[in-house]
Amino acid sequence: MPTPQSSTATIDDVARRARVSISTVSRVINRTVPVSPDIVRRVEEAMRVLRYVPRAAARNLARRNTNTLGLLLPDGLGDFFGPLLRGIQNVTHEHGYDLLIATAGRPDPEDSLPHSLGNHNTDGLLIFAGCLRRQGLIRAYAQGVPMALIHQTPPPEIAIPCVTIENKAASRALVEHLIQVHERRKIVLLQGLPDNEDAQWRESGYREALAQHHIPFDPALVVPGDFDRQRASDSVARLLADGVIFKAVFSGDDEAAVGVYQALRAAGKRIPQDVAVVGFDDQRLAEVMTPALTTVHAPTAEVGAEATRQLLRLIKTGQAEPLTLLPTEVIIRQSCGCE
Amino acid sequence: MPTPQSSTATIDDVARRARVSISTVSRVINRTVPVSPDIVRRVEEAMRVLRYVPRAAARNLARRNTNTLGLLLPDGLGDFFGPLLRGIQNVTHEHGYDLLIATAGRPDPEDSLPHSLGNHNTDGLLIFAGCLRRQGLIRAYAQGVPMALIHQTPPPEIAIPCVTIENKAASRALVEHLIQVHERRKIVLLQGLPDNEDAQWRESGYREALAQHHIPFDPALVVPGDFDRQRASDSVARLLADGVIFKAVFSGDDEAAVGVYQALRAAGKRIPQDVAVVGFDDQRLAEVMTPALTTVHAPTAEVGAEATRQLLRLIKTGQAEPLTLLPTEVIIRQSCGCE
DNA sequence: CTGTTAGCGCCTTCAT
DNA sequence: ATGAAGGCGCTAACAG
Repeated sequence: MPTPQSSTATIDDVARRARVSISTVSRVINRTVPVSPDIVRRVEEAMRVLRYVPRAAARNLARRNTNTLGLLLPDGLGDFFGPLLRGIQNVTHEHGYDLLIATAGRPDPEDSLPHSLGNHNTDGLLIFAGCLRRQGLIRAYAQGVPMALIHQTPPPEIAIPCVTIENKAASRALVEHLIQVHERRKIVLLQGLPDNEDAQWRESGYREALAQHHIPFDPALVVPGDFDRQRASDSVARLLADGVIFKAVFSGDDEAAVGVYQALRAAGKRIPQDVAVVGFDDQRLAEVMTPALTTVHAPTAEVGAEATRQLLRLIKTGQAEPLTLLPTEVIIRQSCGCE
Repeated sequence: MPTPQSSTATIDDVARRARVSISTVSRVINRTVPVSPDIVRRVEEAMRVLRYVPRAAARNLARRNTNTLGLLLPDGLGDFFGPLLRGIQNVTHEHGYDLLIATAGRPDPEDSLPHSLGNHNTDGLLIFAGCLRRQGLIRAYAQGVPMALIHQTPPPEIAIPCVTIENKAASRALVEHLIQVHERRKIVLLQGLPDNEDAQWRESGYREALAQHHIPFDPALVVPGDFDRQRASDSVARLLADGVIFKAVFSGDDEAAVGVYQALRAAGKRIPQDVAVVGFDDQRLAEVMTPALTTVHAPTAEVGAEATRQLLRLIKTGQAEPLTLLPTEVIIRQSCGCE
C-alpha cells in the first residue's frame, strides 16, 4: 500500500560527503552566490557519486513556487495536439519550467479547474478554448491564478491574455477566391458550434465576402458542420436530398471537409467541377485528400509557443499582451478548382 | 460579509477558522480516518470560505511521493500523440495521478533523463520508444525509477515492463492478402529505421508471408522508408527510375504510404491497378486517402492506457507484466485492390 | 475521534 | 565565502 521510496541521496548526504554545509551545497546547485572553485568541485563530485537529484517537492515548498505550468486541454483535440504541444513544450523548457497536463471532460457542470491544476500546484495555466467557461475563468482569475487563453477571448470584465489566430480576413479571402477566381456564387457555409469563437469569425469572413460581391446572404445555405466529419457529411447529404443548389462549400475546418467530400462523392458530385470545397486549419490530412484541399494554414505550434511566452511574461512581470492574433495564410490546392 | 481574499490560505488558516487542529483538517481532506460529521461540515465550510487548496509541494514532501507520472516523448510523435495521450490521461486521472510531460530531443548524446523527470520528481516514468537508449535505461533502472516502456522492449539484463502492439502476424496477414487475394508477387518493402522495433517485426512478417508462398526474398525490393513521407516517396521514385518491376508496396506505416502514393502518381501509376499499396497504423488520414488505404489498425490509445496501468501496478505492488502485446487488426480498404 | 509533535528536503536570512 | 538555524505547508505517528 504505502509506496516504497527508493532512498536516494539528499542534500545532507552531499554536504557530508563534500564536508561542507548544506547551505553551500544549495549555493553551488543554484549558483546564487559565489563559491570557491575548490569547494564547487568537491560538491559537484559528491553529487555525481551520490547521483544526487534535488527533490522538486522540497524545493518548491521552500521557494513557494512550482516551476511548473499547467495545460488544460479538451478531450478531443485531435490532430492539433501534436503541433500545439510541441510549441508549448519548446518555450516551457527553454525557460526551465515543467509542464503538467490535464484534460477537461467536455461538459463540466462545475466549470472548475481540475484538482491537479488547483491554485498552488502550478505557477500558471494555459487554457485551451472550451475547457473553462465564464464562471470558471472568473473564479480562477479572482483567485489570482496567472492564465493565458488559447483560441478563446476572456469575459470582458477580466483581463486574461489570449492568443489565437486571424480567422476572419483569411476566411473572407478564401471565400472571395471562390467567388472571383472560380465564379461560384452559391456557397454553402458549414457553421461551427455557437460557442466556438473561431467558427464565429469564420462566418463573419464568409458574410463579408458575400457582401463585398453583392451576393445576398442565403440562410438556406448555412447548415451545421460543427467541425465534425459526420455532422458535416450529414448536413451536406441533407442539402443534396432537399435539392438545394450550391456550387461550393466552405467547410469551417478541414475535419468537416472530409465529411463534405464523403457526402458529395456518395451523391456522385465531382470535386471541384460540380462543387468546390475549401477547409480551414491546414491539418496534415489536407494535402493528402484527393483533390488536395484548399484551406487556410493555422500556425498551431506558434500559437502554443506564443501563449506560453505570454503566460511566462505574466508570471514574471505581471503584464502581458491582452490579445495576440497570429497571421494565417490561404493555401491554394486543387479542391477549389485551381490546378 | 465574508471576504474572499487569501490565495494564501494554508491548512492552519482552515484549522483556526473551523476551530480544530490541523490534523483534523488533514483528516477530512484525506478521509484517512473517520471524523465526526459535525466537524467535517465545519471544516468543509472553512475550506470553502477560505478557498483553500492544499499545496502539492507540501503534501508531496510530507508523503514522500509526488502522485505524478512522467511521460517522455520523442519530438515528432505526429498523429500518434492525440490517441496515445488520451489513453494515458484517462488511466492516470482515474487513479488520481497527475501527468508531467517532457520531450526528448531525438539525438541525446547523454542518453539521460530530462532534468524535470529526474529521480524524485515523479513516481514513475512512461517512456516512448527512442527516447532513452540502453545506457539511459540501465542507469534509470539502477536508480530505482519505476518505468514502463512503450513500443520498445528493454535491454535483456533489466526487467522493465513493456507495452506494444502485435506487428508480425498482422504484417504477415497483410502481405499474404496481397499475395493470395490480389495475386501480387513482386512486393516492395519500405523498411523502417534499424532501431525501430515495430519496423523489425513488420519486416519479419513480410518475410514470413513470402516464405509461406514460396516467393524468394528479393533484396532489390527492400528499400528505406523510415516511416517518413519524403523518404518513402524518394525510395519509390528511385525504384521506378531504375526500372525495377513491382506490383505492390508494403509501406511500413501509413505516413510512408502517403509518400508512396505521391511517387506512384507522379510516375503515372494507378493505385491499386498497377501497384497495390498497404500501410500500417490506421492513422486518421488512412481512410481519407484516395483510394482509401488498406492498413493495420494499431490501438494506440489502448497502448497508452495499458502502459499506464502497468506502471501504476509496478509502483504499487512492485510487479508488472514484462511484455504486453496488444492485438492489431487488418483493415481492408481499397488501396490493395479490394472493392 | 481529536490534538500534539516531529519531521519531509530544501532555501534563505543572519551571523561569522 | 561559509555555516547555523528557522521555516515552507502538510502528513503521520503518538498520545489522549
